[in-house]
Amino acid sequence: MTQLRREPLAEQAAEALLERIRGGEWALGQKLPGETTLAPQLGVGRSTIREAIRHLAGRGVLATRQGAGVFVTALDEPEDWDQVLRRADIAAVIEARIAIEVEASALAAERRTLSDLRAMKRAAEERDLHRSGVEEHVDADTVLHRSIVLAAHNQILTELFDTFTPRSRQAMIELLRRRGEHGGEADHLIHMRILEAIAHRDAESAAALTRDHLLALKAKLP
Amino acid sequence: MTQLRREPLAEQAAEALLERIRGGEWALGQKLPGETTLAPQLGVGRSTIREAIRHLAGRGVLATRQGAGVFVTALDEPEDWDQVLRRADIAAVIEARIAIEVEASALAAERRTLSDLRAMKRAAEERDLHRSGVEEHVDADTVLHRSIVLAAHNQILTELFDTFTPRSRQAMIELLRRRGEHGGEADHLIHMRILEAIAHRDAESAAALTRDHLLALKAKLP
DNA sequence: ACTTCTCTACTTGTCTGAGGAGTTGTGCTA
DNA sequence: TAGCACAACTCCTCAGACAAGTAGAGAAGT
Repeated sequence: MTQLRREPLAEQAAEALLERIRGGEWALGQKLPGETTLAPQLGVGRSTIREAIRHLAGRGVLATRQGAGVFVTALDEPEDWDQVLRRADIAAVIEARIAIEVEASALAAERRTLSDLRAMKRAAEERDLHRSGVEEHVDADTVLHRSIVLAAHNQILTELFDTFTPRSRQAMIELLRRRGEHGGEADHLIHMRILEAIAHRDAESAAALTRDHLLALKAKLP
Repeated sequence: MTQLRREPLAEQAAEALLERIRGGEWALGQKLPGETTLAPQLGVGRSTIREAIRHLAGRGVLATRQGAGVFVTALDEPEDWDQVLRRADIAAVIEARIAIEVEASALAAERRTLSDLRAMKRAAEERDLHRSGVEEHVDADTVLHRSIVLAAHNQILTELFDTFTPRSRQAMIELLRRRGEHGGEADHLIHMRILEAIAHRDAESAAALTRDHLLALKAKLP
C-alpha cells in the first residue's frame, strides 16, 4: 500500500534539497546549481523548484541573489538538541559549558544587581547544606551556577545553559558516584571567590575562576 | 531617501502579508483570501504571491491545502530557537557568539589538523575576494568563522554556531548596510592573525584576537 | 427528517513560454 | 597593463493553461 496522503511536489522538492544540503553536497556559503538545472534534475518545473527554494529561504537555509545564484546560508535549523547532546561525549558538553559560563560570569560581574547578588548568595548557602545526597548536591550546584548565568542578563546564554543542564546533570551524578567525593571544601571555596569577584565587579577574575573551576571538573573525567 | 537596494517583489509581498497577519486582519486558523484575490490586491502576479506564501510557509506562519485555501497557523514564528533569537537583541546574540567563538578558537589552536588549516586558509582567501556585495561578504565571512569553529572538533560548539548563523547573518547585513563599510583591510588583517595563532598552536592569542574582533563588531552596534 | 450521492464553483498545484533585470567573466581596446 | 564593452549566465516576474483537490448546494434515496 502506497502513500495515501500526497505531499505537494514543491514540498517534496524542498525536503529533497534539504536532504542533499544536510548530506554535505553543498557546503555553507556555496552556490547551488541554477533552477534550470535543478528542475529537470528533480523532474519538476521551474516554478515548482522556485517555490521549494522560497520555502527553504523562509526557513533561513537558502538565500537567493538575483543574477548570482542560490546560496547555502545555514546547514539546517537546529535539530533535536536532546539527540545531539546524547550523542556528544561529556567532555564536549563541559567544553561548551566553559564557553557559556565563563562569558556569563564576566558579564555578570558587569551587570549584576543587588538582587542578583542576594540570589547567588542564597544559592551558595543552599548548596552548602546539601552535602549528603549526590543528586541533591548536583542539583543545588546547578542552581548556583544558573544564578550566576542569570546575573549576566543575557537571555540567550541563559537558554543555552538550560539546554545543557539535563545532560550535564546526569554526567555529574555519574562522575561523583564513581569518585565518591564532591570537591567538598575546595569547591565551596572557589564558588565563594567567584561570587566575591562578581560582587566586586571584577570581570577578569570572575571569568578566570569560573574557567579554573570547570576545567578542574573536566580533568576529573575518566 | 528610499531603499537603494530593491528587494524582490516576492519578499516584499511576504513582509506585507506578515504585517497584515500580525495586525490581526486574519485570526489564527482562519483562511486568507485566494491567490487570485491577493495577487491583484498587492499588484503582483500570481506566481509571485505564491512564492511569498511559500516563504511564510517555510517560516511556519502559513499552511496551504490544495482545494481549500491558505490558512494562518501561527501569528508569529514558532516557539523554537529561531523565535528566541529573533526576539533577543543583537547585542545579546553577539555576546553569545563571543562565548562560543572565543572558546572554539582556543580549542582550535590545540586541535587543528593540517586539513583544518587548509580549509581555514581557503575560506580566508575566498572571503577576501568577495568584497563587493554586502550579503556575499557576510556569507563569506560566516564560512571563515565556521571553519575556525569546525577546527575545534566539538560538535556542540559547531551546532551552537550554526544555530546563530541565520539570525546573525541578517543582523550583520543590516549593520553593514547602515555603516556602508565592512571593516575592509583591518578585518582581513585580524583574521590572518587569528589563523596564524591557530597555526602556531597559540591558544591564548587566538582567543584574545577572536574576542577583540567580535567586541569591535559589537561596538559598531547602534 | 435524515443520509447519501452528484454536480459545480472555487481553490491550490504544476508546467510552459516569454521577457526583464542583475551579476560575472571574457576579451578587446587604448 | 588598466579600463571598458559585451555576452552569457543567473534569478525575477508575469501570463495563460490545465490538473487536482475541496466544500457547499441541491437532488435522490431511505
